[in-house]
Amino acid sequence: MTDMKTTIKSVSIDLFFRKGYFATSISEIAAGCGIQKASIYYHYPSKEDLLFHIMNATMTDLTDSLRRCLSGETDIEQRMRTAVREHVRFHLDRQKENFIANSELRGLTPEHYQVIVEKRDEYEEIFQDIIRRGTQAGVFADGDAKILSYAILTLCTAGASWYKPAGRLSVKEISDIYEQFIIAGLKKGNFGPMRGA
Amino acid sequence: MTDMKTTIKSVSIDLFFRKGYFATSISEIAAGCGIQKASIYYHYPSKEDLLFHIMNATMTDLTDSLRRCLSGETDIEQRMRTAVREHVRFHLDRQKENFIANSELRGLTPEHYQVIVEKRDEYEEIFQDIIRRGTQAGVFADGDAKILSYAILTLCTAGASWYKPAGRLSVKEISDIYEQFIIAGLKKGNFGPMRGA
DNA sequence: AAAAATCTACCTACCGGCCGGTCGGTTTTG
DNA sequence: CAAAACCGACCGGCCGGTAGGTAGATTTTT
Repeated sequence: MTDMKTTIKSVSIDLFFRKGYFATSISEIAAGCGIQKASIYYHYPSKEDLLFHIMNATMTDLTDSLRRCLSGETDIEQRMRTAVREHVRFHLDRQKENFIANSELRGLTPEHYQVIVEKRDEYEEIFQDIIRRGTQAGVFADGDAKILSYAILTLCTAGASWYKPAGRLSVKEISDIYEQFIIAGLKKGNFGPMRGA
Repeated sequence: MTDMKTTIKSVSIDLFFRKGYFATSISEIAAGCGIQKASIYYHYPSKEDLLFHIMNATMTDLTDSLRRCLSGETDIEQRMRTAVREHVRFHLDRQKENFIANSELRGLTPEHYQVIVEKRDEYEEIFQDIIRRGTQAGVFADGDAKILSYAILTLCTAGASWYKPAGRLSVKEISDIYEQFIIAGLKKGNFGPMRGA
């Protein structure tokens, strides 16, 4: 738990989150760990690799925990409610890593970039599947599943990124607001111009 | 229109958008303009100042054009519909600059940072005002105006940032989807757990 | 069990290269 | 000819990364 490789990772997460990947130097990470710059390279082959490890672990855990939460749930609307709540929970729980995963894609090599984007697509596909099934079942109004999934995810992700534990709203309250907003936006028989017209 | 100061700005917008502010060097900007690095400093005192000029102009234009669109409109629901449409339109119209303004705040000096954040707050306040008035008038359901405004803006901004002119959806279609989604999410008498409970 | 070999985890010192920015001079324009 | 616009050469500094070494624990050999 307190081994140096883990320390380097968590110090990096903190610095990448606060200053950004490009604005953070290896020396700073080393100083934060109480070791010399060169020692970083004993644990990680490069700065970019360190970034990739952070992002990859986050994406894997994200998809895994959503899958776990959804298994067994068959009702479409409940699946969406659960997915939204879990997405918010995970993003609040691991705020820094998720922020990095969403904003530092440009720091990756083309190969690593592809790996992360594929994982992201796989995750988004879970939401698109719920939307499509909901539309087919007549629970949700007609609408482009891709656009709607992006909308939902962006909404929740952003919400989690400006959340401050000391703020006036609890995790539960934030989750509820989004859940209500999203279900209302998706459901059939609502207001406004028809979707998909 | 084709003076060098303008060229530098538009080349910078393109590079900051594609590679990010920190990953873009002054030499690259100069090369893109067909001049030498030193000549950049004849037009702009520093790299950071260049970034600030881009962001500041964008924020000013953004607020101005929204104010212009809303003037004269008194109906609450129509004000929100107009605001959403105009926000999307502006962000699609000036995609790159808006992306920069939303993602490169860390590149600014504390003084410039404050200026931009104040302008952003001023813009958000316009949306919060519509939400509050709508709630008072009984048109919108109860809900935290700040959280809801962030949600609305993030949604539309993100939508505009992955829009590609060659894609399958037109600007009008995207605008309509968001308008419908947002109005449905805000309106009274909808589904799900009560907001503000 | 002593000696030899190996491995872990870190160190100091250094490298080439690019960065933002400056300086003093030169060309272009009105 | 003066002001505006631009250029080539240069600067100190920091960057990511490497080379080579070492103290101490562990493992292997005799």
